[in-house]
This record gives sequence, C-alpha cells and structure tokens, in this order.
Amino acid sequence: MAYWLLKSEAETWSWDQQKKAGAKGAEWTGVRNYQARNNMRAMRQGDFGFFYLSGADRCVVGIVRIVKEAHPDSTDDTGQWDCVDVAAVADLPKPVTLADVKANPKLKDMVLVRNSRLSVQPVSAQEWSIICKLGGLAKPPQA
DNA sequence: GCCAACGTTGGC
DNA sequence: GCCAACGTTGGC
Repeated sequence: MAYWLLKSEAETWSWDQQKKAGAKGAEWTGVRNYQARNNMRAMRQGDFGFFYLSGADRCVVGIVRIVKEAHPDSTDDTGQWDCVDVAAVADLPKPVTLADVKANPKLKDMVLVRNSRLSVQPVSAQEWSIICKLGGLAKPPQA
C-alpha cells in the first residue's frame, strides 16, 4: 500500500467535480510528464492519495482512492500517456495549505516542497499521517 | 504579472 | 551526447 499526492487546478478539475464523480471515480487525465506517468503506473488499486489544488488555492483539500490502475489516457492521441481512475473518499475537515506544509519541519522533504512542479507524487507513510492529522482527520485512512 | 525551476527539443 | 533555447508550471 502506497500513498500519493495528485495535483489539480480548480479551474481544470475541482474537488467538487471529483466528488460528483462519486465512488466510481473519474479518469485522472492530462498528465504529460514522464515522472508523473511512472508514478501513476506504480499505483495499485486501493492506494490512497491527497487531492491538492495548485494555483491560487495551494492546499490539500481531500482524500482520494485509486479505483483503476494505469491505462491509456483517452485524451491522448499518441498512445504514450496513461491515466488512473480516482474516486473521492473524504474531505479534509481543515484544508492543509502549502504554507502549513512548509512550516512543519517533518514535512520539509516532501516532494511537494522539494519538487513543486511534479504533478503526481509519492507520499511517505509518515507524511500521510501528519497531513491527515493537520487536516483534522482523527483516523487517517489506511490499508 | 513576474520569475525561478524544471523538462523538452533540436542543432551541432 | 551535449547544451542552448524554448515552453510550461506553479509559487509569490
């Protein structure tokens, strides 16, 4: 079981849209970066992830789950890009901002801090539980 | 709106 | 295979 962080801009794909997609989830399309693609290929059904809003919001707003493993991205003509299907699981009662993450010494090595441009990132088990706690989840979802 | 960081492309 | 030029992302 692994943990991930997926970035989106609210204008492109909002947390509301993700929640409306329900338990069946929706394709996480549009990733055109090899590192991000490889991370998606490493995802397994049932893995959890954070839903992070980049741009003006810059915060983790919710928990998602991988409901379908990597398969070809239907928005890609070249056949070289994949996507996974992702379903919303829970809101974070208190969104965790990028500033919160940067202010926490235990989170200073997060990819979000170290390589802010990578749109699909691995998250360590420790980072996972810290951010869940900061977000007001008494019991972080885990395997 | 600006700029730094990073990834990709293409000429050599 | 190297590196300069360019485009994109994302934080501020």
